[in-house]
Amino acid sequence: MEAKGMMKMADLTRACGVSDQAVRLYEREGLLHPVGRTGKGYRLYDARSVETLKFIKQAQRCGFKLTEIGTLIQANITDPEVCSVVKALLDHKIKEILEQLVDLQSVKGVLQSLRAACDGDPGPACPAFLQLRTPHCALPNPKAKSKGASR
Amino acid sequence: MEAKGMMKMADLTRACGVSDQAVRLYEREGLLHPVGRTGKGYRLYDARSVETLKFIKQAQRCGFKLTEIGTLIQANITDPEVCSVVKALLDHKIKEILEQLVDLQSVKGVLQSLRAACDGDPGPACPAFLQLRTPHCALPNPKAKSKGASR
DNA sequence: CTTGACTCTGTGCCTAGGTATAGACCGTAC
DNA sequence: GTACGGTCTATACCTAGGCACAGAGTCAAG
Repeated sequence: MEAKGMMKMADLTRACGVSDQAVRLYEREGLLHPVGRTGKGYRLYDARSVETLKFIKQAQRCGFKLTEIGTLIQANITDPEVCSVVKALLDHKIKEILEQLVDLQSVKGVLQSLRAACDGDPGPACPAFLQLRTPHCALPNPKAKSKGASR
Repeated sequence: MEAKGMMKMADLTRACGVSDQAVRLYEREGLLHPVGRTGKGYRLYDARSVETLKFIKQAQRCGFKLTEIGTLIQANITDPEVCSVVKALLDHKIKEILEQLVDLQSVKGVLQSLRAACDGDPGPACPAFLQLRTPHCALPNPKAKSKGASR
């Protein structure tokens, strides 16, 4: 340890359950800079680094992309009127999630009706497949790509 | 046209709104083989190709991956007892979608409460950011990756 | 015959968030 | 001093579903 409370890569990754390559990726993306370096070039972190890294993972689970998380972190550091930035980002993300929910609900309905048809009629050909083949169902057309939030 | 009802690449792509590169990708993935080739090597398609291609896009909108769509198409061709394969695939996909819905609902709740906190308290630091920073919210942990279905 | 549209194969690039590997250095325990 | 584990940089690879482009061949109209 260089100074009190300083930790090296392995301490950080063990504390947060993140690979060291991922940590260095976040650094390249501007999300998590080491507090300093040892004389030999080893990255040094502290307790705030742990918090920041946990925040990154938490925000990822909320569906934020790394660039968006970077915006959040930058905003927090520099701007006293952070809320407007965060608000806009939250509103945008909530809107995305609502759209995804609508899409998923409609897909769910389609698939469930197909599945029900599968059981209802032991005909010559699987009706589910045939129904899926003829696009009778109202589904969201290919539009803006929005990723799922769960991972 | 080589024979009656035969069409070339451009006819197919215009009929389905798909790029020719995508069509050739589907062919490499075993989803859509041309009916034949001209003497000079041009791919030839027919009306069933159009149906198959539309089926591929429809199934994609339902959240099926190309490999899964391949399974569906293969099953249809070869096996008289198609339903069991299709049923399993449908069940699996419905289960995935239900999980995604649960995840998205919980994320939505978290983000909305953060957004509400943003408006409630014009304090010194944005409370939403701070709350997101401390992972108080019960969110799905990083587990099996499942993609969103809308695109 | 030339021009422009169409098609072919093959290769590389893109997103997003990583993982894997190579080769070199560092640090500590035996 | 030597072996092992940690760390460094740099590069390549992975998924999934494509898009872009190069360079060559084809085809029909003017």
